[in-house]
Amino acid sequence: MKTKKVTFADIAAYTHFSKTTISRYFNDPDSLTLENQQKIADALVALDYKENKVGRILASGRTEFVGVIIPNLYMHYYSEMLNQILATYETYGYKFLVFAGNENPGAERRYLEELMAYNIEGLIVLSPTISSQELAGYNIPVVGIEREDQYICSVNTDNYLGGVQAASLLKKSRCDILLHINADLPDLVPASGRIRGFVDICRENSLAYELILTDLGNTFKDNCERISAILDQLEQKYPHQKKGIFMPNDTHANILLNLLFRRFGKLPETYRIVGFDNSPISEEAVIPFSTIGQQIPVIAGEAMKLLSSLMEERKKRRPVPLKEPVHKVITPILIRRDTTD
Amino acid sequence: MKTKKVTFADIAAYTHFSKTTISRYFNDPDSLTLENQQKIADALVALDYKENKVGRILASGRTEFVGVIIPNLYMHYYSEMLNQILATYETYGYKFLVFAGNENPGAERRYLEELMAYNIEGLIVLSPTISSQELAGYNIPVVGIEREDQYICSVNTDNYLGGVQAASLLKKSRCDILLHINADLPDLVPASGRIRGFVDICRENSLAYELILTDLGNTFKDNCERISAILDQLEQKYPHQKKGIFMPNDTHANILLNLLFRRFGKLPETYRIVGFDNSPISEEAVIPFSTIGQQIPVIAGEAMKLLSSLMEERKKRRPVPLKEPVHKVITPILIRRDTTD
DNA sequence: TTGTAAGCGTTATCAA
DNA sequence: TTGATAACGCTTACAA
Repeated sequence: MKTKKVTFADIAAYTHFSKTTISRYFNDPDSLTLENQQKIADALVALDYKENKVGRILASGRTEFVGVIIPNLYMHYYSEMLNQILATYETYGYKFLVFAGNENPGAERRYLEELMAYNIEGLIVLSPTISSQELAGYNIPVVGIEREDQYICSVNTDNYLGGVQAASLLKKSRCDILLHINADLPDLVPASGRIRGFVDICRENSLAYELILTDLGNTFKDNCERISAILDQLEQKYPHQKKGIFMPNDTHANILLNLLFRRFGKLPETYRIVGFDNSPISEEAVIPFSTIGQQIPVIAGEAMKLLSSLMEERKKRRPVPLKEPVHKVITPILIRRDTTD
Repeated sequence: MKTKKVTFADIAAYTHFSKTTISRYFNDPDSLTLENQQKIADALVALDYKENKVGRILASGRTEFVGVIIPNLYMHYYSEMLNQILATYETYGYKFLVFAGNENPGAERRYLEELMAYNIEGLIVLSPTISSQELAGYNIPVVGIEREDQYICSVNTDNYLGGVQAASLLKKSRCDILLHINADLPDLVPASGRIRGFVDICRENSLAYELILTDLGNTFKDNCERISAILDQLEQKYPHQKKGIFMPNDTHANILLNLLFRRFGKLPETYRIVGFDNSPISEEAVIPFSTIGQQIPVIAGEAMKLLSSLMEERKKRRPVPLKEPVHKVITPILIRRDTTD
């Protein structure tokens, strides 16, 4: 139980080499003779050596830690993104210190300080809480995902194209009126591009459209009530017209679909629906619905690729900092299912 | 950019104290005079000191790291559990190194080794992949959640009671035949208790019942096909009887419910459904369905409470190891919604 | 109440 | 190809 750990010193004593040579065995084995490599390898087994990275960190300054700050794990989009980020361990070897902010800026800031105390080498931020300006001030590589990103590098879905795809699909479904429900997003938030893409297509094609930019609330219950109210309005305003509705995400698209099923027992001919994200719910809903798919594995992979290159650059003797933040854009994928023609 | 970091030595030089005194300022401030505390506090601000925990870890051996090994983040149950585990940071201060195994025992084992190299103080395991015997061999505090737990401490839902609650609810709904669909779980897996609870209630009350113990597959598509096939069987075997079906989890209950809605446009009078977990999907389904709720925040909290006590014990000069692993059991909550009477 | 000095387990820098 | 020695930033006896 209280067996003190085997260290380089023990191995050195056992093999009659110096600690330096043992260190070299791990970091630059080719600088030892094959014979000596074997001797040390045998000693490791004989002594049951377990590496201790803390000493290494202290001496080298490299933690191989990356901090992740995520708003919550309740929404499928975030948990799947985290899943894919964690999976890059196999490729890059970085370990992730994860924190879910749950909309508490104070807690996020506190956790950031703590992460810095552990000498994390980089940071991935999905949470919108802390401004990119503040994040840039920490002076470590930062990559944002689908959040305000003026002063930091980022990877985002091509939201404008997503809006274009959604409007085009509803146009093909020969809807009489196109609607887009969303929060009234500031231009700096990448997701606001969806609204612009949607509107541009409607205008270019002289399609009748309406934007319903309103807060749908933060709880499932709120969402249901607001969407139900909107549905009542639509029924009144466009009673017999075929309504093509582009929802802000799959969670809300699902709610709309359920409300329609409860009222009509099916998706009426006068409604067509497109969601956003391609979350599992889009496939698992009462009928699978059409959606604009975010390529989450690609986004996560690109984010780590970008972050990793920033971190590598920083380790060089004469690092060249970026002049401008890099913003990568990932193409969304149109997914046609049973709620469009 | 390349400003080297401020250390205790710098503060000591600045304040004309020793490094020890600076250390004490952080770890036992009351042993300094108020005046000197103030002097040091001022110096910290003046020099813009940022703490470095790596040195502390090396010197004290305490990392405040806890490893978390989770099967995936795809299933709501796991992502919500992780969410709640991460939230305990506010209470206990432990940082979490998270790894999603995604059913790869090799990767899980590799990651475990790496975690050990960082001197994690404890481990929370949700993944079933590695046996509790092997986990116990790592000689650090381990808490399992809803997995085989013969040789390790654990926190589990009272699965037996869950089975009892489900069967009782279906009985109250005056079903003619009670069915439970589940995988053919070994007795060592806590979830197998649901089957026993369900059967015991059926027998005690002389209710007609059937167990359908079969693998439902690992993908959504597989799940749908298998459940659809089972539904066909039931329609044939019990055509006009009222069927009360206890599903193994909410994901599968949702699939069943959707299949019924697609066939009948509503939940027919001949079907009653109970899920398990109280995942968001149980509320967000086409109609909210009844389920046996796992108290995820309680489970996560108890797991960290237990783990934290084990870790504290271990830091004592003469730690007393447990004779037997502790197994905590958390009561499930019956949640009645629209798929039972 | 404060200080001295010896670690903690590696890596880095020279020198041989 | 190998070794001696000094870091890295903090904690912890033990002394004063």
